Amino acid sequence: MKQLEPVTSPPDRERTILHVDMDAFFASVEVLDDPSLAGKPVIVGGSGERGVVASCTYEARRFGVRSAMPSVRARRLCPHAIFIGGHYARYSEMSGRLLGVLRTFTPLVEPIGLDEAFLDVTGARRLLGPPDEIAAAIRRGVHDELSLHCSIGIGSTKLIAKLASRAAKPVARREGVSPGAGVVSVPAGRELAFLHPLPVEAIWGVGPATASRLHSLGIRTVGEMAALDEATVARHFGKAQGAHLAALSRGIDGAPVVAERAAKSVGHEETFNRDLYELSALQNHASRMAESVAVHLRGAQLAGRTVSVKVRFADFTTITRSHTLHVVVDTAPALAAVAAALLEGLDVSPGVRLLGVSASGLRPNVAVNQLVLPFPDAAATDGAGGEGPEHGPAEATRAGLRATRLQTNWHEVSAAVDAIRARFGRDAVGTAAMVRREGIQVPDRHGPWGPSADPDGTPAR
DNA sequence: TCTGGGGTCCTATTCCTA
DNA sequence: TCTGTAGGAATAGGACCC
Repeated sequence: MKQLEPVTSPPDRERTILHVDMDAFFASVEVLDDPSLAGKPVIVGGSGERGVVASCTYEARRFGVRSAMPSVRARRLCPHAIFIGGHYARYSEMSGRLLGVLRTFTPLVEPIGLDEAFLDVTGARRLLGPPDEIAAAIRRGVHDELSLHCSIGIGSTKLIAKLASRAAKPVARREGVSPGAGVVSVPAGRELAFLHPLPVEAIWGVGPATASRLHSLGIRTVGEMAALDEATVARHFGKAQGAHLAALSRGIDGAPVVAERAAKSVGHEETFNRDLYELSALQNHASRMAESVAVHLRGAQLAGRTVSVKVRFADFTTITRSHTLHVVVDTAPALAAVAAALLEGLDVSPGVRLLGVSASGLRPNVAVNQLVLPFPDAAATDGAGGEGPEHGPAEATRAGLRATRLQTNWHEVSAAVDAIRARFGRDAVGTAAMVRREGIQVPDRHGPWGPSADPDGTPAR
């Protein structure tokens, strides 16, 4: 294990945080499931024109391939790479097993995505020994259970632990892949010596936009950022972000490890293989996405009050439109009605490459079926959603009333569908729109799901 | 180089209400 | 009744993370 020399006056001297990060997680799972891939450049992600790299083996990284890189570019850099679409249910299962291992060390485990987690082992040190021994035991445990490797960072704050785990990772260079340290510990008192030489991009919350602004101020390292006075940082980056950046650059990060985090929104979005220009086609896709969101919501026993649509146009400009209902909803027809009305207020003629539907303002869905009282203007406008030339807020409000009605009508049906799927599988029952996508003839009638699904714009993955 | 999908958080603006 | 103001909620956009 690599260890830096301890010096004095650390922030948060008492805490011991571990950051566990799986090495090339998705790609490693693929290699595990198909050993013939071992030692080869494997890229998990969309292989189409609009796909991106979700994960890749270190053999692919030797050629410059990185996560989030457009697949087109990855293929140019590494033409002999093996592209795999990805098996997310499998990754999720492996992630569950990983968390199982981590929770045998401490209940204070905060998952970040599927492949990494923070652990607060401050209280476990007496029982389990020094942090580096705990880290070594975790690496053994993860390998025994999953046959996969992980890297671990140890520090007194989440940021330090995270950056330390990055320093512990294997390194892929053109000449070859060198194994990482596996565990890197930044002892109390050495935080600033570790942090300050790093580029500003290393700080959590500094992405391309913030980094570019910092560069224009002549700030390139974390140490240079720490030397700025807080007022200057706040002037350029706002009060909240400024204070956050200033604190992190000085090694101050009191963020606790939170084992249970409640979801704030649930959404589904897709990039189409080719741009869509017709409102009806987009509304069909929105219905389908609403179904996915509704299933997710009910699975988590949640319901949402605010429905949003996200539209990315052909030129990549992205807009969102949302509407907040008076009641929470968790059924696809209710979500779809609002989404369809929000879309109706948009000019989609420039072409749409991505559509998303999401629900926020989440609450437990036990209250979903409470008595719904009509709104003052309900009698005049109820059922008017989607009619007439007028769109925008009024349209969304009418759709909200319709959504409320649909929620009431479809709540029990949705519960029955969930029960059937739980017993006979996900494909046991579906909507007419879904059935039509599978090529089965059904009467061409517009139900609460909207017009029939359009064959246009299959998702880009 | 040309940008996925699932999220969170922050900021600015607008609208409504007291 | 009208006007100004302040605060909160809703809305929209942007940046960021994995």
